[in-house]
Amino acid sequence: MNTHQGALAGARDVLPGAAIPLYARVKALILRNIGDGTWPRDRRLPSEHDLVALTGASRMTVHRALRELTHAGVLHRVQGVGTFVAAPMARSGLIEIEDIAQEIRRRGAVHGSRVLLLDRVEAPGEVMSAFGEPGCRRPFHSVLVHSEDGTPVQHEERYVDPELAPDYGRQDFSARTPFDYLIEAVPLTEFEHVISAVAASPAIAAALDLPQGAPCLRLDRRTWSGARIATVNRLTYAGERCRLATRRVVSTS
Amino acid sequence: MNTHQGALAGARDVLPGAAIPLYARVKALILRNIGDGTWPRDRRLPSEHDLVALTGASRMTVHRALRELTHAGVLHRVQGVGTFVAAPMARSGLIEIEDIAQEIRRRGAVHGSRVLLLDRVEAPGEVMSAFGEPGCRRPFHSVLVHSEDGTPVQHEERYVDPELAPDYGRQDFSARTPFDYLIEAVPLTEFEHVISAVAASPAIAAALDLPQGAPCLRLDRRTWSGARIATVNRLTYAGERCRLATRRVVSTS
DNA sequence: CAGTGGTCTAGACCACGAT
DNA sequence: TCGTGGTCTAGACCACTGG
Repeated sequence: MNTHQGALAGARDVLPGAAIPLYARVKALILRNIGDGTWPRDRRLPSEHDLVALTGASRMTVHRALRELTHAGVLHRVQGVGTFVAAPMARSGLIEIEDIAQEIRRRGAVHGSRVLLLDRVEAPGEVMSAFGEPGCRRPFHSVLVHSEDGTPVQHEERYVDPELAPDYGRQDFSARTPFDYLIEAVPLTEFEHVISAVAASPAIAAALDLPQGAPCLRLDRRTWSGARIATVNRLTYAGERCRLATRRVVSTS
Repeated sequence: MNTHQGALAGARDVLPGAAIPLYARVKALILRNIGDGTWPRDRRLPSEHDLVALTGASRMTVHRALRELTHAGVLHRVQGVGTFVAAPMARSGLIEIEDIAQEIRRRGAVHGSRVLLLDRVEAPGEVMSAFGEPGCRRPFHSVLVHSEDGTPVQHEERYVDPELAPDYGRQDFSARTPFDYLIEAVPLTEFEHVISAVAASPAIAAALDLPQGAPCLRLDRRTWSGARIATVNRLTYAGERCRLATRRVVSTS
């Protein structure tokens, strides 16, 4: 009884499902039951065995549907106990941050960057403590301003661990973003973001051609390579000229 | 030859792998080859068939490993062609946004909210166009201020489609966040976020007890329920008092 | 055409939790 | 002990891509 389509037919389900894979139709069935309130939060779902009987799909297929919905945060499974409807949207609201150069080019504008500084320094204590333990000695330090069609939009200050990216100091960052360089040169495994709003300091105001005190978006980022912190940086966006945006699908499929 | 562990043994691989599932070890093998540069960006991977021979795992297991890595953005697959190493960190940098009340409570502080307004209105054109087509007539309109330990931190203005959440106007939002209410009352499927920095308007400044012109974090959000926009809202955070943060693991596992 | 990935099954063994 | 989920296999059919 291989390759039979038309499963799920026994249930009250069946998407008009033309070429839609079976596991996707099983997911849809479950999502519908959750969406219309048939299975409220914390409700225990039928077991895999029951769903096999209910849908006509094999256990592997049912299991795949359940696994993917679990991964998406829709369900919650406990071995030996059962499958439950998870608290809705528990971990929702994700915002994507991409390389500023890519973002500007994607908008069809011209990206430019001006390197204000590139050296190795004894970093201030605040930065060193951000690096944590074991820390790093005399990190690279770069400061640049990114512009869109000639208008400055982002100020980028960055400290980089020289042991992880020993060639950082020899790059031409007017041609290639530090971000772009680093994601290729160092295997980044983890990162942290903090977004806040600040008033433009005199230095930032000058670099971005803003009045002092103008509202700016600040993004503090740290990236890890394994257990070690690769880079600590602070991006400052000219407030009204720049924004971070995303649109995301939550559940279906 | 069921239930044999010790697969992958033929390859140069084999994690010390005690109770680690096979598919996870196959993922680890692939990630390691990518991580150490053996398989650079755009490099074509061995086919599923080859990986079966290479690892000793069954095709289903190899396929699962490849599928999950593809889903995670590490690989890129084309039917009939092959599997390739994706551009690293292509869609990285996600920031999580959670309910403000939960966030405040998680910090161990006391959340309070003051409802400034709750009614139905003819919304301004700007809002109506945000609702798009077919749009909604006379949406609910709520304005509240959230406080942490008595200090106001967030101003929330929200428009809600009355057809999707007909009881919105009868809720007590001093007890329960609109966000919290909506994620239960309406099955939200998609959302959009835009973050920017703005200077506090007179109204915002008064509500948040800030000087006029103080930098604020603005988060414009729209949520969908299926094809229909459920809510349009604007959150304004008191600049220096509030931030959005996350830490995320990128690849492994 | 041969090779690739995409899906699906029937049955198996295991670890776990509740009874 | 029994039912739950977690993993794994061997083999199958399909759709797609390339030569």
